[in-house]
Amino acid sequence: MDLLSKRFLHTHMRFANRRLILEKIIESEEISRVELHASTGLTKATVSAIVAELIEDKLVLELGTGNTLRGRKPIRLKFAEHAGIAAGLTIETDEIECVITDLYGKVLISETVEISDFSTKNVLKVIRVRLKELISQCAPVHYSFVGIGCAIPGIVDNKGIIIHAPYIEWQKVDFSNMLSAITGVPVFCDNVANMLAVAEIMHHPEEKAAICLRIRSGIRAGIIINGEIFTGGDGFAGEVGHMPVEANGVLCRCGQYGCWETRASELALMKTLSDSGVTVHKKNDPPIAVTEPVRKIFYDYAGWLASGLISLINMFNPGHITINSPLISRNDIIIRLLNEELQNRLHTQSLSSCRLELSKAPKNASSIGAAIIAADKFISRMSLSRHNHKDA
Amino acid sequence: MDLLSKRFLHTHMRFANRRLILEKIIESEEISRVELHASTGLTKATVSAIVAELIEDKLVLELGTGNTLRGRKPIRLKFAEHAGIAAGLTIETDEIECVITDLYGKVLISETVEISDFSTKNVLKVIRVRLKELISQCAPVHYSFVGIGCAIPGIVDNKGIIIHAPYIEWQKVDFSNMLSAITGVPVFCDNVANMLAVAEIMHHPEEKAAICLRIRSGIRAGIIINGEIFTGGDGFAGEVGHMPVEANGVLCRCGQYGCWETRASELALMKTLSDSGVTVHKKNDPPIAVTEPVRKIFYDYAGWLASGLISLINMFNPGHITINSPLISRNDIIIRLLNEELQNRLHTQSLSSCRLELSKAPKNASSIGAAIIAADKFISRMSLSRHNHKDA
DNA sequence: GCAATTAGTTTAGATTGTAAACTAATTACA
DNA sequence: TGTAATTAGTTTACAATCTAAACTAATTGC
Repeated sequence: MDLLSKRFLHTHMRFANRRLILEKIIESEEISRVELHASTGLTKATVSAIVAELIEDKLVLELGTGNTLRGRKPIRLKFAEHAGIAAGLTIETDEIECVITDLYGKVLISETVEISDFSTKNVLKVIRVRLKELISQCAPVHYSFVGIGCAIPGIVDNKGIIIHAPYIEWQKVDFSNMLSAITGVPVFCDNVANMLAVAEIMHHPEEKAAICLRIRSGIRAGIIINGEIFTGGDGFAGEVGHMPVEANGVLCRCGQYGCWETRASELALMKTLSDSGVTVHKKNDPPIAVTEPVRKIFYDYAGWLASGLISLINMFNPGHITINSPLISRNDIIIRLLNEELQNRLHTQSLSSCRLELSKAPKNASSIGAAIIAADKFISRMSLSRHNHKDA
Repeated sequence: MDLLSKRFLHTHMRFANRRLILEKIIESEEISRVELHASTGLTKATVSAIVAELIEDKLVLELGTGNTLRGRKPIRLKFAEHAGIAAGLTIETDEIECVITDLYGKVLISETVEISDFSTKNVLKVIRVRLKELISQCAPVHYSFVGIGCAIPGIVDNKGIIIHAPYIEWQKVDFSNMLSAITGVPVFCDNVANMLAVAEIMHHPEEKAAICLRIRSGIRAGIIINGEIFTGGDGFAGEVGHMPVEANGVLCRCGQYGCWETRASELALMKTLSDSGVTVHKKNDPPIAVTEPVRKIFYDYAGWLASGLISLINMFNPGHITINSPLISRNDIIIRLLNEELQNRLHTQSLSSCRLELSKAPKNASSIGAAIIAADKFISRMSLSRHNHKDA
């Protein structure tokens, strides 16, 4: 919401109204100038002037006329989502996922590259080469390549510096600037859970508080407050896996005892299952057959899941919580048990106003979220200053 | 940050710059027009014009000249904190605390009224009569009485409606509008912990995330994000007392087992102490003599306190946590044990960047916070539209 | 008492928004 | 077929607010 500086000048007024109109156009499939006039409160004259700028800047297209019962037909306007392409990356423990999207975050091409050498030098090289190749396969567009978003399996601070990514053994790496230097486009790094949250939040953008829980071998939350990723003072917010939920509990890899993720992570569930002789493969398993002992394990697991969720609900009073966990999604009895457990234990308004859902996001959602961040930053830049309008 | 509507007009531009200059004047003891010009980036002409408006509106005073080595002396400007008075109330279980403050939140008069009949009718009557009396004792000021803030011992929703205040047995009471109707001034109700947080946050206003923990018979958190109270989707955020920290724990009044406040509230500590034969009176006790058994009790208590704090730190990555608990403040060994415990258990950057402090707030801090809210809303109104400038 | 310096005001001009009048395009119907 | 009614979008005259630069005001040093 706050613009370049705190003070307001004419230019800021224009930028704010440009941004307002562009956002309206983006969030509605098609819209006419009169509708923009009605929904923004700006006069028809101002709307016409700003739309003319946006069309000149190739950010908006005229589609031809729409329908009314009587009178002159409106000209349908739409966002020129093909005016640029963005890249989204997810760095995993054994591979790098790349997607190229349009400015709406729609995937144009994707590719997953397996790598084993996670030195920054090699990662940078692989990304540069792969992106160049992928982009060359896309049709040329007016603004070409507008930026890269990068989902990192670790802790990223508010300046985009990767503080600690244990699996790939990075410490205090200013990856954003490195990658930006060799690609020539802006790069935005953030934690995987935060990028996932961005992709999820597209489904409920109006929420004051929404949480996306990413459950794998650990648990992390992407927290969205007033439509923006909440990162805390330094960028380390959302480390919910290490909430203590059990006194004298199991030793966690973080050194504490009784962390939530020692009980509620996929790793924890898989260990409990395999300890009781149920075999679970990591990926692409069918749902686990619900025998009585398995049901008991799921029931206990749902209880632990509930404990952390109750903390989250009490603390944030979120309108939505999305759970992103392939294992839970595959065994949907867990979410039913979880809902029962929450209903039994939590008797507050906060629970009734919180919709708990399994993620509907596609496989490469974190990369899509990353690309959306890159596209959004581009759109902000375009709103805040005009590109190259040679004439006039 | 966002003003009346989303679109920007000339008036909005003016209001934004008015507000900017007024805030600068408020946060600096004294400031001249040139200094405002330098710190806001607005031209001297604009600063002069806006300052002239503010002076005409009695919100700013000229104090006479300041010092420079050479040249014309600047005219010192200051916020006219005496231009209006605000009231802050805290409704307790057996009394109502009233303070009257200037627009800086400085207490002019305060009074505590004991009452037993907590019917809304009686409470409204008592408040009306007492405020009238207190205000009559203050010198008349230009804007006279600008508003009331009200700290409530219970859950208040985002619209200011008191959903549930168990001690005084209120349910879904639109107290703000009722009190506003009989006093003729705007009323803002919020939870006690949130009002406390406002009073505390004055000490660190630049923090992206700060938490004020109010520990009494229960535990609640006032959460400040980007300088504003964070209330969640409906207004119920901050119910940290009911985070589960113990599996199969003690039954809580909320119906759950193992809530944080069953272990870390003052009530819990006092019960443990009295169960071991240590007598503790509720108020104005001297520090408890630290015998070996007492030390053990404090140590265990600090451990439980730490469990919830670790959740808060992991989740919010706050720059500050303030603990407001008379019992802990009186027995400062607890905070030392707590710090040790946190150092031993939590090995993250989030801990090192979080300053944990005991509240330094005065006894009636929640009422002061409430009055600050009322004064702040008045200042916003004054920034956003000009009062009665008959001439011109 | 005059040059140098700093504070604050005045004035002319630019940008952007508004309101209201205008043009453009289309349907209904005589 | 042509004209009134209707709706979409543009043009024009004007107002608000900011800026830059010239100006006035007040003070110190010599």
